[in-house]
Formats: sequence, C-alpha cells, structure tokens
Amino acid sequence: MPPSTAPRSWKEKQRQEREALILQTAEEVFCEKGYHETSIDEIAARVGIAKGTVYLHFPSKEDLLVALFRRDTEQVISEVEAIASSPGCSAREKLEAILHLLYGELFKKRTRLFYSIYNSPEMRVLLEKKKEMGDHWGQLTHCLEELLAEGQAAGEFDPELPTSVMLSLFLNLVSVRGYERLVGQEGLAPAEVARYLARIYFKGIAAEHKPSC
Amino acid sequence: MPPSTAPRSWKEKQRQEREALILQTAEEVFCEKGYHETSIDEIAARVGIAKGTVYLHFPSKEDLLVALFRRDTEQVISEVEAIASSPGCSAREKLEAILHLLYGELFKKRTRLFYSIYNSPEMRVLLEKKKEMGDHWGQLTHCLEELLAEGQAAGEFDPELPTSVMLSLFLNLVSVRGYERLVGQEGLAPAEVARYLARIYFKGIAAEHKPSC
Amino acid sequence: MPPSTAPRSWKEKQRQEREALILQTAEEVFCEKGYHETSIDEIAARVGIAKGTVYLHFPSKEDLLVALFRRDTEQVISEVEAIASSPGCSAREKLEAILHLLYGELFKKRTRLFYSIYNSPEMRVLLEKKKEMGDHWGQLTHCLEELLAEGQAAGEFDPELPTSVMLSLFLNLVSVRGYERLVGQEGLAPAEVARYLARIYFKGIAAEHKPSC
Amino acid sequence: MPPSTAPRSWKEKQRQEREALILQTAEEVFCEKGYHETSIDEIAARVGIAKGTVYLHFPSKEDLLVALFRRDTEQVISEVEAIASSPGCSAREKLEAILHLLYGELFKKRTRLFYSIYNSPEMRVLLEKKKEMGDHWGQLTHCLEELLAEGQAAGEFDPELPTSVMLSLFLNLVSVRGYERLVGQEGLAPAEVARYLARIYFKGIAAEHKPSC
DNA sequence: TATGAATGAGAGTTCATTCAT
DNA sequence: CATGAATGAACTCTCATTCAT
Repeated sequence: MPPSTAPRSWKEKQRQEREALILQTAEEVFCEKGYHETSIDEIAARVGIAKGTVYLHFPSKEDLLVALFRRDTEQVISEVEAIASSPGCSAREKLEAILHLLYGELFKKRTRLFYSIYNSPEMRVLLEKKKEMGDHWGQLTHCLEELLAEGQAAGEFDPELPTSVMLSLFLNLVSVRGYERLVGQEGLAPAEVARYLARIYFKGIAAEHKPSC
Repeated sequence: MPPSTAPRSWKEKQRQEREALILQTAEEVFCEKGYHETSIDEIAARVGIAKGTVYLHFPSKEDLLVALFRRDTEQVISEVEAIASSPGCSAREKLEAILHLLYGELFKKRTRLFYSIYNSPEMRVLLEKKKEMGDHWGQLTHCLEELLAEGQAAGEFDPELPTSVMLSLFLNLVSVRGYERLVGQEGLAPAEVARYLARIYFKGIAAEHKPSC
Repeated sequence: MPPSTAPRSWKEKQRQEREALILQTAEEVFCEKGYHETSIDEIAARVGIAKGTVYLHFPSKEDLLVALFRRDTEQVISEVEAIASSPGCSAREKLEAILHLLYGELFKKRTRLFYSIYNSPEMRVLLEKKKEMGDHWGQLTHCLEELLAEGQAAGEFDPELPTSVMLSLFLNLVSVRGYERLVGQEGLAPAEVARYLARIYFKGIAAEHKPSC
Repeated sequence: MPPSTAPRSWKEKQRQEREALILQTAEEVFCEKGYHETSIDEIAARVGIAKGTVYLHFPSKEDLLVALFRRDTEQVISEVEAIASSPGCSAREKLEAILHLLYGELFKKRTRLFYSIYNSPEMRVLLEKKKEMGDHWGQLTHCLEELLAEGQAAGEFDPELPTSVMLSLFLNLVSVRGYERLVGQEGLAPAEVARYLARIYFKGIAAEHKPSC
C-alpha cells in the first residue's frame, strides 16, 4: 500500500472519471443538437460543472470533438482487431461478428457521433484541420479489407468483386439513419437487423456455387 | 400577347435563374466547408452579388438550406417516380435504374449535400426546426418501399426479408463516403460501382431459386 | 464633376472620418484607462457605434493600437523631417523647433499614448508581436541623431559627448509625466516649458567657448 | 531566550524570504511581458510554488504590483534621503551621487518596472485605484526639489530656472528606454552614461559665471 | 431592386480568485 | 500552511440579419 501513489492515483482517477463524463455528455449533446448548435455552456451545465472546468480537460471545443472521435475509434478498432485475429473462424464468421458488434453493442451507448462524422462535411472539415482521424480510420478499413480479401482468397466471397466495393458496402451496412428507422421506429431488435443485413450482404457477395452437378 | 405578363415573366425568369445560381453555389460551399463554416458573405461573393441580395431570395440561412434540400428532393423524387411508374419493367429493373440514377448522374453535380443531411445531427436539427423534409423524404422512401414489396410479391425478392430492412440497405448503397473512396480515390467509374453494388444487393435479396428442375 | 468618383469618394470620406474618429476615441480611452483596462465595447460606446463596427475598420484590438501608433508616428516623423530639412538653420535651431513642436503642438491633441508606448513593457510586447514600430521609430531617431552629429561637426555642440547620449537625453526632454506635472499641475505654458528645457539642454551640450579673448 | 518568539521569527523570516522571492520574480515577469500579459500561474511556476500560495502573501494581483512599487520606492527613497542628508556636500555633489545611484546600481537588478509605472497609463490607473504611490512618489520628488532649490540658493544652479522644470528634467535623465539603448545596445557602461548625463545636466542648469572681470 | 455598412446577440476562451483537501 | 481543481465574470471576436441609400 504505497501512500505516495495512492493519493496521486486517486486524484488521477477522479480526473479521468470527470473527463469521461464530460466526453459522454458532449457526445450526447452533439448527437442531439449537432456540434455547432451546442455551446460549451450547455455541456458544462448538463455535467453540472462550470464552463471553465471543461477547459481544464480539453483545450478547445474542437479538441473535445477530436477526443471523442479518438475515444470511439480506439474502442472500435481494438474490438474489431480482436475479432479479426481470433483463430479458427472463417472470414465470413469474423465479419459477421464485427457487424453484430458494430450494430448491436455499440449503438446502445456511444459511437453514434462516430458514424456521423465522416458523413458530414461539417465535421470532416473540423477533424481534417486537426489532422486526426486519417490514421485511425485507415487502420480500421485496412483491417476489414484484409478480411474481405482473405475471404475471397479462401473461395468464400466472389473473387470478381473489387474488394474496395465490398468494403464500402460493408461499412454502409451500419448507419445511424438505418438504425433509427429500423430499431427506433419499427421496433426491430438490433441483433435481428444485423442478422438480416448479414444475410443479404453475405449472400450478395458469396462466391458462385460450384457447378458440381 | 399580354404586354404585362411578358416583362413579368422575363423578370421572373431572371429571378429564378439567379435563385438557382445562389442555390447551386450554396450547395458547393456547404459541401466544401460545411454549413456552419460557410458565411453568407462567402456565398454572395462566389455568386458575385451582395450579401443583401441573398436575403432578397431567401429569408434566412436556414431557409437556404431548406430550399436546397427541397430542390434536391423534388428533383430526385420526380425522377425516381418517373422510373417507378414506367411500364413493362420488373421491380428489380426499376430499382436498378434508380440506383444508377442516384449513383451516376446526380453525384456529378448536386445532391452531395442531400445525402449528408440526414446523416449528420448538425443538419437534421436545423431541418427539423423548419419542419421540412419529413414529407419529401417520406414520399421517396414510400415509393421505394412499394417497389420492393412489389418485387417480393412478384417472387423476385426474398419474401422473408422485412421490406424495411431492404429499403434501409438500398438507401445505404448510395453514400458520399463510398462515392469518394471508390470513384474519387480508386478511380472506378460511377456506373461500374453502381453495377457492382446492384449485383451484390439484388443477389443478396433475391428469392431462393425455385427447385423447379 | 465626375459622377462616378463622387459617390465613391463620398463613401470613402465617410469611412475615413469614422475611422479617424474611432482612432481618436481609442487614443483617449487608452490614455485614460490603459490598453488592457479598455474594452472594445467602451470605445464603441463613446464613439456612439456598435462594437461590430469597430471591427469593420480594425481587425483586432491590437491592430487598433498599431494603427494608432502608426498614425502618430507618421505625423511626427513627417513634421520632424520637414523641420530637419529646412534650409538656412543651424542644427540647434532645428532641434529647438522640433522640441517646441513635440512639446507644444502635439501634446494638446494626440501622441500622449505614443510616448507611453515604448516606456511600458506592456505595450512594447504587444507592438513587437505585430512587428510594427521598429522602422518608424528608427527613422525618427536616425533623423535626430544626424542633426546632433551635424551640430557637433559644425562646432555648435560639444564633440566629446557621444551622440547617442545626446540623442537619448533629447528624447527624454519630452515626457508625458513632465508635461502633466509642469503644464497640468503647475500651470506653466507648454511653450514656456519647452523654452526652459531647450535652454538647459543646449547649454548643457554646447561646445566650450573658444577662449578667443 | 523566549521560546515563543524564536520559532515565530524563524517562520517569519522564511515567510519574508518567500515574499521577497515572489516579488522579485513578479518584477522580472512583469518587465518581460507586461503586467496584464503575465498570469499569476506563471509567476508561481517560476517561483516553484502553487498559485494559491501567492495569494497567501498578496491578496490580489494588483496588490502584488502595489507591493512591488512600494518596495522599490522605499528602497530608492531611503537611499536617496541618505545621500541628501549626508553632510559636507554641495547640492550638485549630492544630486550627482543620486543620479549615479539611480542609473548605475539600481538598474542592474530591480526598479525597471518602477520607472515604467508612471509612464504608462496602464499601470497608473491600477495604482491610482489602490491609492498608493502618491505619498511615496511625493516624498521622493520633494527631497529632490529641496536639493535643487538649495543649489539655487547657494548660487550653484541658475536661479532663473523654475525648480519644477529642473526637477522634471532630472527625473527624466533616468529612463529605461535610454538605459537599454545606451547600455544594452551601444555597450556603454552605466557609470559612464551617468557621468555624461550629469555633465550635460549640471552644465545646463549651472548659474551664469559671475562677470567678475 | 441591389447594396454593403451597421448592428448586437452570442460563442469560445482566459484567468484572477476561492476553498476543500 | 500549501495546493491546484473549480469557478464564472468578462472579454474579444464573428456573422446572420437589417435597412438607409
């Protein structure tokens, strides 16, 4: 029980918890009202702290967005890579697991903003200013592209399809708009939607049946 | 030969042309820099008119966005409905034509913003404030949904799939992000991409082969 | 009477007058309360315009200060150079005229800030950031230094004194603090003070009397 | 051997040393960056203590400035008065000693700020708010004025010159701007500069030679 | 009708100051 | 005593909107 590290780690813990809370709240408000329509004042008010305290953790509003993007990206990437590197699974099984992960699990909590970011010129401009994203996003797409190529090589997926097209469509399986329509309005279960999407997608990219007969 | 309507219609024509030019320019800048990062001043400057003149056509910046959304939606809807109501085509053929329309034709000029709008909380909030979109968008999705249901009824598409899921995925076939990656970076032709996407999609939702043989 | 230049020049005139008024007011308030204690709001209020209007003329508060410095410096320099280049006068006569100019004329209106600027670390830091002053100030001191050297060469001033010391002291003859004490509190006339200062200064730097008798 | 005062005096000594260190550091930073551009945080960081500790010694940032002013003023006054009251010297000798004191000794360490203070509206406003300075400054000028009057009465200095003008110019002999130019840039020794300044000044205010022949 | 100078509400950001630890 | 996280008033600057010309 080191008395010198205990207080430091306690303070540090406090600090990180508050930081996470600010991020969480910011994501919520950004999603509800959009980045520009949200004032730092409102985020602070919802967290229950003063405006200045937000600046103790994030040097600017833009950095708050960047931190959010990073947080979500890292979370997603680590989970996706864990799945991608799990042994004894076919490419299809891995991709299906990733789809379920993205669709089911993450949507409940965070990452809604994450998906909106690249779709909106608004956000893209901001993040490009900060030179974030490129690498993170590239990491993720690279990982998925390899799985798809792997599946094609293994004869699971149609080898005539450009991998990039398959990738692009895979990324578009998961969308906030679709989620809200299907899960929010129609009342379907996330897992169910993911299953249907997987069914369509993998059937669509499947290799032709060997004319064995 | 009504002498009073002739000048009026000429004036009116001038007016509409200028309005269209403002809209076109606004769409360009909004796409480049995002709605909030764009000032009315910049739009006016690019058009070559004064700031005040923009307000002669559109009562507010938000209304400019709404008009843009309406313009694109109406254009898309009318073309889509034309295709949908063309006789002698199967549902699949119609949907494929629509996909090509959306992907190939429109992307060259406008509608980039159109796709970004619903994906971004930023924009959605603005348009909801103005109570636009609901109807227009609903009209479009309704039209597509009917085609899909029609195809299921005709035995073209898998009847076990919820139409709403098919619709959602169809809408996600077309994305700005995908377009930029595939056409902009990879150098694929829009029509080629659309063909691949159609191939995957329709194979994915196809009804099972009747074991007729 | 060109109708095309008239409106432009009228607008331009309006603009310049307003700009001058803002500068004048800013100088007053800066002198009264100091640069940092003065808010743009207060300047605008005193001029009787809105805050934004100030920014139509000066891109930032710092630029307002720079413009002020430039305005005063240019005015002083041009007048000083006019005196310095007037023919048929001895160096002493010219310097005396300059002293009277600085002391008497300018103090009534502007340039109070001007003298404070280099004396205060506060201001110096700001202006150095904007890379202004160096040249202007150098121009002025160079002009004076030449006059002093000229006087030494002509046998008017003591050649043993370093010109730079003479220059430094000449510049210090004129000070806001001294002005306020002598003119403001003691009630002396500016011209009278200048005469006394000149008497002391020129006697102090005079060349030794040739023991001609 | 009072056991209660010993620790108190030790504590007190500690306290005063720290206070002096804060003052010294504050003067340095104020001189470098200006009062308003300096944050309490920076002062504390340079001293190596926490921000709050500064407030244990000085109730506000303004009070820090006031304390600085008072410290320098008192130091100067006591030394000046010591010189002024030294017996067996002429007024000129005393004033010359004072000039050397001000110019040579003090400039090496502190008092740079001290001279800037009255020259800048920025600072003057602050100190006037706190109603400091008047007395201290008055004490100093009064002392000098008496010496000058004494010199005039003794026939050393020109009796026709208003004492206040002589005083004002004497105060202006010493300036930060001049010091930096002559000592900092030109490389002259402080004592040398002071000698030249004294030579000019006292020659300038000297009483006319009695036409004894 | 077109203009663009003027407006002023509102946002992001800073930092002197406080106080629980 | 010392600390430094938290505070929030105040400031600079932006830009959608208006309106006299």
